[in-house]
Amino acid sequence: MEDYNDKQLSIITVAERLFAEKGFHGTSVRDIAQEADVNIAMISYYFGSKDKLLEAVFRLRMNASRAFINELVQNDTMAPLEKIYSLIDRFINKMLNEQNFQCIMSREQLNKEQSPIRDLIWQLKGEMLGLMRPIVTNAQDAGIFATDVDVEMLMTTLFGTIHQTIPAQHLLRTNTAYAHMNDQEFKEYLRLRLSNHLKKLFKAILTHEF
Amino acid sequence: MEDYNDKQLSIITVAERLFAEKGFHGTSVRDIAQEADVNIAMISYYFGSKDKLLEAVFRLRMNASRAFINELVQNDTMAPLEKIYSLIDRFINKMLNEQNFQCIMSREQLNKEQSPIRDLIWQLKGEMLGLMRPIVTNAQDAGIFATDVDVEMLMTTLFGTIHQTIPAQHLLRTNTAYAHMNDQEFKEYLRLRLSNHLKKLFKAILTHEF
DNA sequence: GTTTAAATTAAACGTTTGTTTAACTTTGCT
DNA sequence: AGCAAAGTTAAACAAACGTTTAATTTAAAC
Repeated sequence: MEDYNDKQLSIITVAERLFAEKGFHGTSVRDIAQEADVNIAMISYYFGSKDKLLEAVFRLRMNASRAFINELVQNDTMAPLEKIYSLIDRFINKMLNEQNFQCIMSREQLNKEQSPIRDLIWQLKGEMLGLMRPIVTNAQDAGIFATDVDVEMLMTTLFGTIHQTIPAQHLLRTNTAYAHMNDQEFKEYLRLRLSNHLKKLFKAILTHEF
Repeated sequence: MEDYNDKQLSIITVAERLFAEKGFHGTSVRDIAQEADVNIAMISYYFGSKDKLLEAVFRLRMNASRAFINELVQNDTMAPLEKIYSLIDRFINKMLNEQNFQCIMSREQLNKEQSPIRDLIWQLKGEMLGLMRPIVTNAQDAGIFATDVDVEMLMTTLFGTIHQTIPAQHLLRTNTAYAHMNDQEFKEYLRLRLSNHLKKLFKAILTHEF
């Protein structure tokens, strides 16, 4: 069901990048076809329509996200705070590794009229919450975490901070002292800074320690 | 320069809402004309083009944001933490009162190719940072705030958490126990919850107290 | 080697897009 | 009242859109 050939994957990858950069309606199938170096008709031939191409992008990345979540369920030996730290780091890595898709999600979740894609996004966030909440509540019951924590809001802060960091990158790269770094260095710098900030934040609010 | 008649304001308001709901490219000038109950040609007549209509929306709200920022500079008698609290509350109120515009900003800041609008957005964020940073550093010098705080990241968390809350509303309203509230009640509930969460977060990270 | 299906193409399809035109109406001023 | 400017309209414009067609090439199976 999810095995695409090279040409199909090329179309999906290019579409993902352009949708992220210019938005779904801001990207034409001709743009995609040209950058992917395929005939326009191939997009309809393989995916049926532009809408279904977006759906294909989502199906591909969503499956990866599902696998990502299921992988996080493990690691029961860790202390609660270590679990949270692990969750933060893995989440940051995931975000930085699929920025284009995260961009599309940021855009699509703003659409007011409900769509299958919008539903999928919030379903995924719900699963992330379902992963984080028991860690927190269990630690609360054990007297390790503070009890006055709004887990949904904490999740919103995690998502929001990371999503907000994505567009901020372009500004940092051009306007500041980080211009001398290459892409890999900058990405690593950003990863570390985000990680430190979020861990500090979560530790403070969850454990009341520093 | 910024005095629009009723019809122009109607067009701007409708355009702002539709751009927020469906995106700039997802909204046609015919949609706008129809919902604003004006002839299509009036949009070009008044604003020149669809692009310049978006610019008009931005100019209008940006000016309000500038005024908002300048207003925040006052209140020098407050304690540092109270200043931060005030900033958080005013910021939340602003966000909730102009959700459509904030939606457009969320979308536009994702566009990779630079534009006058994208520049304006980050300029505005820079001004917000310039407002928050001295409060924090002064309090740090006075020994009131902790010194290991990443102010840019804290700003990102503030923006990100609130921006992330906007799309989350539609989900909450339809899927949860808050369906019985009317719009005003729900808005107030959300305002309070956001406020509590962010104040707790900022107090913990800035003062190491609870 | 022939046959059948899949892949690929250039061209054309009918809409919808943003914008402009030209005619007409209203408004405000002397 | 008469006139000029501003406002308003339906219609038309070319360009771009997503999609389809029909013809051709490539690949696979027998």
